[in-house]
Amino acid sequence: MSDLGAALRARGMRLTPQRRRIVDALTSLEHGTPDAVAAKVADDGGATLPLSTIYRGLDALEELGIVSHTHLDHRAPTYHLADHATHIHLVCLGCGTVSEAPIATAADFAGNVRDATGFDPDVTHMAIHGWCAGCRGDKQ
Amino acid sequence: MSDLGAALRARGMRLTPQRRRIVDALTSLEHGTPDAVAAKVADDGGATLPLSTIYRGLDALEELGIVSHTHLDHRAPTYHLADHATHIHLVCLGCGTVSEAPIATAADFAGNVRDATGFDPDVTHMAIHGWCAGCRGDKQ
DNA sequence: TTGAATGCAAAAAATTTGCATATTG
DNA sequence: CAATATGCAAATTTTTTGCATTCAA
Repeated sequence: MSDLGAALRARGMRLTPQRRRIVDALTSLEHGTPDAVAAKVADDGGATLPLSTIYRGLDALEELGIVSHTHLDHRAPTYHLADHATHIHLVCLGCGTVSEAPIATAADFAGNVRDATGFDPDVTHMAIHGWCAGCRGDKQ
Repeated sequence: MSDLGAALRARGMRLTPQRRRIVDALTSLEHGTPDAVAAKVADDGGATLPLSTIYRGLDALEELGIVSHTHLDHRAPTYHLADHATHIHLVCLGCGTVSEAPIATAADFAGNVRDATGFDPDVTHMAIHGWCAGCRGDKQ
């Protein structure tokens, strides 16, 4: 996929084997923290990449819009390919459980935001915090 | 507000002066990282609270649903009172700028999620990542 | 050739934990 | 009184940085 190379070059950046490996790892992982990406990259063979390269690579790819991230919990930025269509993550503030909802539920929301502000939201993989059915009851 | 005390007690927790100060700080700050809360608490007079107490206090209050948090960027959990009505945060992945949108834009979205999953999303203060008008152009 | 990216090691942040002591209920 | 919270210090965990070297374009 020289699409990747072209996108990078268009911004004065370069396509390195490390970045290619990061994208590959993300492709098979679908979701992952920088740490998980490093593990996957190592798994796929070849030399281990230092975390710093992972971080810098993910940043660069995110700047390009090829990669994006959400926070499922306090301590874990979760990265994914931007064009990988999936679900919305529902994170319960009570029990911490992460469930999912179809992106369709956010379709008109994205439109509303775009219309109202000109901001183009990435609702794919969006993380929403709230209360699951069980914990909602406990609150009372 | 002994509501706070009652809520805590109902869960076997206690209302301490430290927790009260944290809530007060959050009330006047509206938004803040644990660090900012600590600073505000100190500002309001009295002894400085160790960060660990802030963290534990915010956690306890969040468990109760009195406080909630979002991630505006990689490194900063931003806490706020759950019942403080405000806006949605739009965080640009390109330039990092944080803009806002009225909560109204998410009203039906919240309903959709609730209907589809039984999960009660806290859309107040929700952080959405995406691309601002300026950066969206750059991407091309 | 030349600036961008990597590797490594060291530094900074940010968050959590252990435990004795103080406090709330 | 008993159990929960605090304070402090130390330990973790996560992320960032400096710099010499390598490599893509």
